[in-house]
Amino acid sequence: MSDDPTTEPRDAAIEQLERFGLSAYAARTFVALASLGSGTAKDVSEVSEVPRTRVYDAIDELHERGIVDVQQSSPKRFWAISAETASRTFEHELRNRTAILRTALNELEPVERQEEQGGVWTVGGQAAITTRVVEFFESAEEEIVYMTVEDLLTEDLLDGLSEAAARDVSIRLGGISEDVQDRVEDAVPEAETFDSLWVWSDTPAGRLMMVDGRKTLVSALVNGEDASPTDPRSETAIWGEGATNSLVVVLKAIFTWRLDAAEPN
Amino acid sequence: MSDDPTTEPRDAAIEQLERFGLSAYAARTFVALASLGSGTAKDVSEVSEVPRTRVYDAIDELHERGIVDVQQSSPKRFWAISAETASRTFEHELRNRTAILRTALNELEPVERQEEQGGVWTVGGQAAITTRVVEFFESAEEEIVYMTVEDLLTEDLLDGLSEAAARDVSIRLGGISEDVQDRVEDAVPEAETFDSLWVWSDTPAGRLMMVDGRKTLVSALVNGEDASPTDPRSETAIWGEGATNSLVVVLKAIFTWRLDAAEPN
DNA sequence: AATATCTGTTACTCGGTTAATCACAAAAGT
DNA sequence: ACTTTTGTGATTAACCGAGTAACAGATATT
Repeated sequence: MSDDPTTEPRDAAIEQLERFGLSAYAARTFVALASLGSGTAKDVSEVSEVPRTRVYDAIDELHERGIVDVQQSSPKRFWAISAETASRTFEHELRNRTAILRTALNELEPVERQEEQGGVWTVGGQAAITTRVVEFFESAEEEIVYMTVEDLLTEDLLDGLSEAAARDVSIRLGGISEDVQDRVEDAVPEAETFDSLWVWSDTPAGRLMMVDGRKTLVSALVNGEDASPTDPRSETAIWGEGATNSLVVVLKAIFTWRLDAAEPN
Repeated sequence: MSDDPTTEPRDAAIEQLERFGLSAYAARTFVALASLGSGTAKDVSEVSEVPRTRVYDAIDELHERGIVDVQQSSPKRFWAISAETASRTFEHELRNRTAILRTALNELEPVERQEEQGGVWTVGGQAAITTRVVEFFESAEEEIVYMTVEDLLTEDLLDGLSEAAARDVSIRLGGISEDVQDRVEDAVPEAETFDSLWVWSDTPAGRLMMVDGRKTLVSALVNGEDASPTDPRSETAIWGEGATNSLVVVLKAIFTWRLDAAEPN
């Protein structure tokens, strides 16, 4: 917070570049060059605090990646491509590599993945949990029941719900505050919301999902002494699938009881 | 070629996962799990050849990344998310990270990058060179002159040309064989092609570019004894910008002489 | 119940990579 | 002619990750 504000984007850029596979020296060299536009090894060394004699290696690395050009003079001058071009370059490369990964994994995956009837699996982190929920939504054929707190009702989820609704899946939402009601109404008008006959109003909250009476998921925001409540990582969930799955059986019982009581058809 | 064909996607997947920041064990563990669907540490160890006692650490890594779920039983069972979901997860993450990099670099970049008048810069690799050329095309205001061999006339370049044409930049293309003439005609009908009054027909060939008489680039496909002619990396280019730039001056002279001779206005 | 196997955790060694320092010769400037 | 700058190569030190081994608790076997 009280740090020098100019170092903030600097360090962010360096971190990302390193995670994209550049060495520490190469990352810092490129960041230095990017802010200089162009410069000599000495220039770079001064602003990046990379030992001057190592700048040349770093430049080699960057040159081979195609994001730095070299002027053959004495002293050599180095030129960094623009921020926009650099970003595009990395984006291209990563798009290629994710494509390779995708096809490789698909060829690898067994054609039919039989589901674990007995298992109850744990997932950690809000992002990962949301991914599971969305995946379950995509597999829904008849009915989705979903209870959540507003914090956890992200755009991804609404998209998944509206897609399911388009496939004639009946959707029942609970635990929604009045504030969010409108957003839901917009995105998924077909959704039928049931009152937040909810008991955990004072608990850390979480979510609760059932799809086609075959797949269920429960999550809670665990507030350990170290984890802040807003930390997206502090959500933990368990899920299971299969008609005989214990978690499924329990939740199915609760849901049918509650829902049928709330509105008997 | 004569290798076991089943290992091919396996190794490809492992390589990509490692480059995305996973440890070797984690990568091999995930690939094993992906083909198994789910399994115990023993199962994983057998097909992945990761020491069993290290599988647990690898799983921790994967669990934190949200691509493997864990069943708390004895023995523990591990479950890999589907190939498609895994790919999407990585894609999301990488998209986020490139976005962070982009904003960081943009904040970092000096508002005005003055161009090097004297410099002649070198670039290596077909991809990087194409990037430069496209960038120059984007900066064109009046005229683009581009000579190339068909191998190097990629989609990116045609896109860049047609965009430039839409901005009322006059385009002159040379060195195009009749086969490719049609493609060009389709993509950039405004382009005016001049005959391949070209001398390097027996040389390894390359490209030659001038934009607004201010920026020039020359490339050649260097065929060292080790580099294969089809290797995209074996292209090397030099470029320069500014009215007084030596490379610019030379090429400008050649071009105006040749072009005016070919079709005097 | 006694024994044997299996499972999960921890500690530790070894090897390769990379950051960091140093020595030196060629080149440029004074 | 001398000093400073510049580029290359060799060398050391620190770190991280792969691989191995030891062990205690849990499960299964008879």
